Amino acid sequence: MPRATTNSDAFNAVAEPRRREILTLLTLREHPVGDIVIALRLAQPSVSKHLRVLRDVGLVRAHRKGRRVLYRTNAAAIRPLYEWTKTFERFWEHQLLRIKERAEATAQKSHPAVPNHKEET
Amino acid sequence: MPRATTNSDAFNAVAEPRRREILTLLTLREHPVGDIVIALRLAQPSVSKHLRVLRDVGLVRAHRKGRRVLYRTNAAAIRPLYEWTKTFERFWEHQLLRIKERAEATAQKSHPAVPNHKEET
DNA sequence: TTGACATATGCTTATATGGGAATATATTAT
DNA sequence: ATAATATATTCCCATATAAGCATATGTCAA
Repeated sequence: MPRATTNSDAFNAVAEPRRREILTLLTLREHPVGDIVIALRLAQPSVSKHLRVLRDVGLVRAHRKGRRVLYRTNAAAIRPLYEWTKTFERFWEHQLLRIKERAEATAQKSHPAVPNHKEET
Repeated sequence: MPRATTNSDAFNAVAEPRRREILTLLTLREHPVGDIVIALRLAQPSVSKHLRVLRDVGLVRAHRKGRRVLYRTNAAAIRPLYEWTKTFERFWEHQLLRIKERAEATAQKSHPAVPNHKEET
């Protein structure tokens, strides 16, 4: 079995760094394809293909305006990724807390506020 | 150019649903490979391969304990994904706000507290 | 209509994939 | 040493990719 297709869900779509850059660019305001070509220095067909993937999974919305097609990020589609990663938040915080505790314990040994006679350096 | 390898970064590694399930399973406490095989009903070589990818990008840590190899999730490695998605938080919140406003405006038209004479239904 | 501009699609190619089956490696027990 | 257990690796295959290039589609202007 090959990898899931890039347009199967948001997780697969954002795995590609260029697509993440495109999403960032299209967040503040909508842009035509040509803007992305210039900003990311990619070939126009490449940009259109990336946009196609992002569109398929709902990460961007598009509408024509004359000859141009304006794209904008649909932030709501990123939310599931956020929610999933947030599941782990308390665990990395717990890790950081332990690291901090160990650092303080080490500092305690080197410069004890109260002399430490039980440990030998 | 093919897709970036699954073990090139955390974004690519978590694009695979089974690997996300594994991460969830290994978060609360460490588990040997066999536990994952049973819990996810995957073949043992598949699990080992997924673990290899997760290990390559630092999403899990492993250590031997007798014949077993115990794996646990390294939550800190998920944080970059969280931070990136969080970048868009205010935008989906803004979207939700607008949706709410429109809903209230619609309710206002159907059941106006103050009679509305400017709009024709 | 013809031409210019903007975007999308189709084709090709090298490469990576995930699962299955077989096998290799590591550790413990006898 | 040999067997049993636990995990890792290798080989196979069908399939999807991203980029490059050519070409199709869509829109406006003269």
